[in-house]
Amino acid sequence: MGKSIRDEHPGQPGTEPSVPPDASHPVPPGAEESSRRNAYPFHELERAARKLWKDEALFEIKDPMKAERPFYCLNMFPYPSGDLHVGHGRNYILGDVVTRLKRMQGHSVLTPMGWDAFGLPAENAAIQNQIHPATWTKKNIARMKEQLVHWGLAYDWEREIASCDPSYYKWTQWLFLKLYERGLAYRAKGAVNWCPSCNTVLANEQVVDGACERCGATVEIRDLEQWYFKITAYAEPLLHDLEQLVHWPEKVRTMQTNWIGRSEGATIRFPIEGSKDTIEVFTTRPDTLLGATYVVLAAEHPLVARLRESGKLPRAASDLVERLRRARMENRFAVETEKEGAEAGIRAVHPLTGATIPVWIANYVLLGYGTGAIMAVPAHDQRDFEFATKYKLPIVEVVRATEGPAYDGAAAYEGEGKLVNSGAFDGLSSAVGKRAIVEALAAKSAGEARVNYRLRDWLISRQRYWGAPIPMVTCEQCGIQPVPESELPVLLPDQVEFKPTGESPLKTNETFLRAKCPKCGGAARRETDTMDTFVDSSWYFLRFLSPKNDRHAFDTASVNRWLPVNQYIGGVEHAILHLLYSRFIVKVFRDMGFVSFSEPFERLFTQGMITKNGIKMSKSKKNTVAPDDLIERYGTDTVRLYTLFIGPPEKDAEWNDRGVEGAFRFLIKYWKLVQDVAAASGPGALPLSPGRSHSGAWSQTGPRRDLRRRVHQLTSQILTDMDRLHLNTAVSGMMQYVNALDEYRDSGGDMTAPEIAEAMSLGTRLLAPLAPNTAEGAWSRLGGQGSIFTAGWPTASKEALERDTISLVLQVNGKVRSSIEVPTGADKAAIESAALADPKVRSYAAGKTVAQVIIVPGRLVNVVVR
RNA sequence: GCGAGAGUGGCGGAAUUGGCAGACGCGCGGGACUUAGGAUCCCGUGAGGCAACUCGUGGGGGUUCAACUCCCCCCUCUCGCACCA
Repeated sequence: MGKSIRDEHPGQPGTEPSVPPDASHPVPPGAEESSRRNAYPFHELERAARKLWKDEALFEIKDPMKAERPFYCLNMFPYPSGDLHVGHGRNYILGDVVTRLKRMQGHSVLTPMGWDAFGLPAENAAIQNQIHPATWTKKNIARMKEQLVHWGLAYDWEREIASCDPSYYKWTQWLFLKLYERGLAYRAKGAVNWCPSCNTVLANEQVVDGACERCGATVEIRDLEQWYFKITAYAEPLLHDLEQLVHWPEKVRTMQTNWIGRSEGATIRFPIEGSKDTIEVFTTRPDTLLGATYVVLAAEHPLVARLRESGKLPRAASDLVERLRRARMENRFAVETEKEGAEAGIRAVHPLTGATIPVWIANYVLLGYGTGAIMAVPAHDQRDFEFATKYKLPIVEVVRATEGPAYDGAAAYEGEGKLVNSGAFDGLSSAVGKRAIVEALAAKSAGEARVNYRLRDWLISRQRYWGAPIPMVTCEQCGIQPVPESELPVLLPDQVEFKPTGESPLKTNETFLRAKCPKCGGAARRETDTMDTFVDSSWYFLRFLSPKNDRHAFDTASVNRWLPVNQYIGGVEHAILHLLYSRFIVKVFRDMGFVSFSEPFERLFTQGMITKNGIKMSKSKKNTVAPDDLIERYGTDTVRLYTLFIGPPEKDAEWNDRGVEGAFRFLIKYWKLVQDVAAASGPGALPLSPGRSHSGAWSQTGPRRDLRRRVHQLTSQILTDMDRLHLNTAVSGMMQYVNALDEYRDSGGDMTAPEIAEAMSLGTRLLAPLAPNTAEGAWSRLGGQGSIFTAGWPTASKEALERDTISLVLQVNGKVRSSIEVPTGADKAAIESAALADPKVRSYAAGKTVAQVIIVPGRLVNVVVR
């Protein structure tokens, strides 16, 4: 996965990663630095907290079948590119907040981490720097793990996996064999996307604007025999089940819907005059069939090749095909605004009228969609209209709008209406006409209703080394044969030549190549292509339940207990690729009886990226902010709080080094407060256990009462914010919390009051998911028992929120002029008279009549005067 | 071109079902403490105005007692799709 990370090497894949020297610190550490550090000893707190969590194994799941109230929180596992910056950190911090929140709410939380460790950058590093991909990858994993640990993130490292490990890719190969058994993995020859820079084929999903999504090179089209996964067999369930993913961002669901691209229509066959061949077309508008005045083939259509080979293709058409072929070799997706075509030299027979119509070859028909051929209805399709106009082809109106503009000869009318010029079908509505015409075609075996999808099968072969070998062999006698499960894994050999030749480096290792045919025992050659790394990541979330199991890819009972993943967190760049593939694989496994659920991810959260100087943070842009020195200077909780505070987690946000100071100041203030409270009450003297009540001792009036009300208001707000992952406002709530307590203290409030003890108990627990190290230290300093993460999640008290009087805003004609204090239970009449008695209101009402008094209970009074 | 989202102080951003616009933080201004301050604390900080007050959430209309929020038109930006038959 980690496309965002790979993205950092555009045009220069495989650059050896290095720690970017971040010179952006506004202030060098000085003397005041150490005094602040003494006031808030964050490093000490981090060490103590980390030790406690490890000793107590708070975030480890020992037995998945026994853990209670399972909650699976997963961050998309990263590609180990070598170094993390604060932009990556946002992703992991969000997951960590959810993990700790759910833990405090009483769940057993599974929070694993692993490495999407196969992929091109490692291999490119091998080519450029003579480092073996395995060495490079391991080094990067070590570095990134160190950073994640440094960040203090709560992962169950006992479950760590790496997709490049034979104990993992053995099961990726097993997955391939299962799909092969079921007829869902197949080998086929066809036009494929070829990246000349990465020297490999690409899936349709990996081609963005005609360029390789990884390196940006323009993609070429090549005719190759490759392995595919038949994802199209699952087009309908993949589309339909999107409806049940109500906790996914609407945007991602829309993108998947569009990618699958379902359209209803019909296939219609046009026989070729004087030949046994027919041209099959797909249309969503069979109602316009009587308006079809010609047929168009894509230049790459197989029939065109046949005509060409048999010498029947006219010269002009042959030239066009050749020109388009060359153009598309260079750039398939160059926008060809000008429609171009040539006659194919054959005529098609209209399946209903029997009339013969010309067949054209044109650049505006795509091989990759539908059947690669269309019936052209120029009166009702703008593209056909433009083409027919240019080449003076007949235009016949067959649908007339019942109201509004109809076909006027200036542009196509693409709406629906009543059929005209359509013989027996005249007068029918488009909807009825569609059915009638499809029935008429079916009666003649000339067509039928059909649902077409834009989705293509998933091309999984890669001509590269650093991936899971496809577990197949080719025997001279028996043909292509699967490697038996018992012989897995097909190990990736260490000794190969890393040269970007366009063929798999595995071809250079003779020992690897030689294999035995599993069927006849004779000599066979191994498949040398490896699998797309998206195959690795399409099932890793299942492996985390039993990462060390050497007999099964995953444990059915435990995955059924823990999945779907309750909260999945990652970048929106995976909206199609990874998320669609994973959904597909899970559905296949469900149909094979391996899992009992249909969707892998219940809730999906796509975090926004962090920008610096207005652009995405990335190594190639040299605008990354490394977390390490920030953590050294301010502590991990400061970096974490600022990252959360920067803005709504789902939106992009601009990093500001000065902003970190604000989070730091807040934690210093909070820590001072903790010290003051502990000093006032004596260490460990505070009654912090959640069940213990103070109700008898609450002050009913004055600053203590006000403080308690404020504390519970904020508690209530923060609880809601946390549940909704409005973490920026949750942090702001915590800041207000500390401000309120500081104000109380600075105005001479009694620091031994039970309201203070309660506030610290609630506030510290609320802070725990946001600033875990600091909150953990505070908890023990204040006398809390055990880890704060086992102390339970707070609730706000209704009784504490009650008040005797409430303040109402007073408006005159909708503008705020004053406010009044009224008893909580005051009726409307009392409020109205109080409002009208207000001197401000009276001055505005002087000389005018009060037309209306609007009272919004608990909020405001609006006096309307004229 | 189609689809989705967004537009609020100098900046990041707040604002249940329409109900005090600018919470919280950064920055900035002033003050205190200081040999010093880039630490800490206090006060101020949307614009205009001495003030009363007026204006103000991309622009223009509308609905409403009341609009950042709802409706119509337009502008700008971001993302996705893009000759999809």
